Amino acid sequence: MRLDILKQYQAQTKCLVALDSIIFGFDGDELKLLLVKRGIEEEDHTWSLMGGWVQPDESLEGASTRILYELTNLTDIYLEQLHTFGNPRRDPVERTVSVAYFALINVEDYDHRISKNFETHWFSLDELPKMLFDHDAMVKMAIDHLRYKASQHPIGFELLPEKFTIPQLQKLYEAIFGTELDKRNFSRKLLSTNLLIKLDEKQKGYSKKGAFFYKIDEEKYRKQFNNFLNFLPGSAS
Amino acid sequence: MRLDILKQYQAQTKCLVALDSIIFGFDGDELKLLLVKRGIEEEDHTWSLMGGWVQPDESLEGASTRILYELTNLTDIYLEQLHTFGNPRRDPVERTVSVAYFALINVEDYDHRISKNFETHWFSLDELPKMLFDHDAMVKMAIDHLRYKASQHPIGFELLPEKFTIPQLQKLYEAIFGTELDKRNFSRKLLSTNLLIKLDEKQKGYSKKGAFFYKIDEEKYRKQFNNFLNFLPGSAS
DNA sequence: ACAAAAGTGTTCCAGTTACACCCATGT
DNA sequence: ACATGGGTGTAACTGGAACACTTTTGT
Repeated sequence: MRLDILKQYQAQTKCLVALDSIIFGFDGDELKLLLVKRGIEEEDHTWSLMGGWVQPDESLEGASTRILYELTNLTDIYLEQLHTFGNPRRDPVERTVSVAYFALINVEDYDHRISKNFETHWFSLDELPKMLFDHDAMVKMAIDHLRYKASQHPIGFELLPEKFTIPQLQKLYEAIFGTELDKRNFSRKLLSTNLLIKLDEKQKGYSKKGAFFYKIDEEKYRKQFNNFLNFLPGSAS
Repeated sequence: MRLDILKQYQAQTKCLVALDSIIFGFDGDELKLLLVKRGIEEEDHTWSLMGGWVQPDESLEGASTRILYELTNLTDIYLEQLHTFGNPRRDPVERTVSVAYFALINVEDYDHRISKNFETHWFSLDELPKMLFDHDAMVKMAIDHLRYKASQHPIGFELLPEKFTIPQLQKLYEAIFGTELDKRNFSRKLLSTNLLIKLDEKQKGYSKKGAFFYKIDEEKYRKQFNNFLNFLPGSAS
């Protein structure tokens, strides 16, 4: 290698590189955000996004799945890189560049297997606590991104259990967009994608009649994932 | 500050943080990408994206505008953070996390003020040379993003001179999407945005009749920037 | 006069919206 | 029997797609 190249590299100041995950869940009624209180931050009572350091021999994707696994014991989570935050003073301790990842998980899968290394809580989006550093900006960007993406792709499935009903799905979309949707138009639109497979089973307990469960046609969903546009149907009267 | 926090920070391995810009331009006919040969890389004849190191007290946005200014002497360039690339072996010299920025510039503005510190060349998208590191992946992602974004927002204006004609604009969109568009539908769609202001002046030389120049209504454009969906009209017969 | 590009209008179709009633079941 | 949420059909409208001729002017 040429010496001048090496010198040029060595002259640069290095930076801490961290990763934070904005984790969304849906409890059947409201959109929620999963925040943690890590041991080291307990004293100032600040909630924060789940995060960690990117390890020396680890890719960013690798770090994001590792960190989510450490928290939830879940693999196969929907994860997408959102944005990198690098303001020189965002972390008062020392300059840290943080790559934010956007995660959608199913609250039901999560609940039973919760890790005990962290104190965690699902917060409603309109009751978010004060958060560490610039985590509020990360969350804001993630919410915008979720809305944008959900209007284009049927990404909502990632937030639901394997079996779900059309009314559940509608509630989810209503929670994401903060609007009411017309159930006739909504179900027509959803069913017209041919991505839903109707099951024989009905949901019990929630309503008297009971709603049929559906599951997603995984194969079609993966195939068509990048072809959706303008997914969201119109609003209710 | 608590000692354990400080220790935890000090235990982490730091990383070089760089920034690369994917710079698009439009010459009236084809979409182009601006690549550079920097002094230090000359010997292996490899073209690369314009890039640089993020400085110790500089934000990512700051670094991106600085680096673009160093190359072009232009300010007020359309810049958007695209993605962060952090594969541990992407840079064989030493691990470097690179934040990629997406830039749209007007080739006319650029040409006269070109900096002489770099050997640069505008490449057509279908004649791209071998590039440094993972710059080809960055470019691929940027092209996808440009298409996606241009289908949703009238972002194309950023690539054109202040005064432009509707046929020029159409050629630009055709270049971005690699399709032909119907000029009747195209101009109707564009004019229906009410974002174009017709000027008295006509373009000379290119056609016998001459096409009217338009300029963009900056104020409306900024205001509506985040409200566009499904911008691209259908293709020609 | 003719060539070359600019400019413009209409019809058709598909997808979205708005809207109201019957169904199944648990109590 | 009645209350609660589940499930469906239709008419009107809007926006996109397809399509061809006239206009201007430099040569």
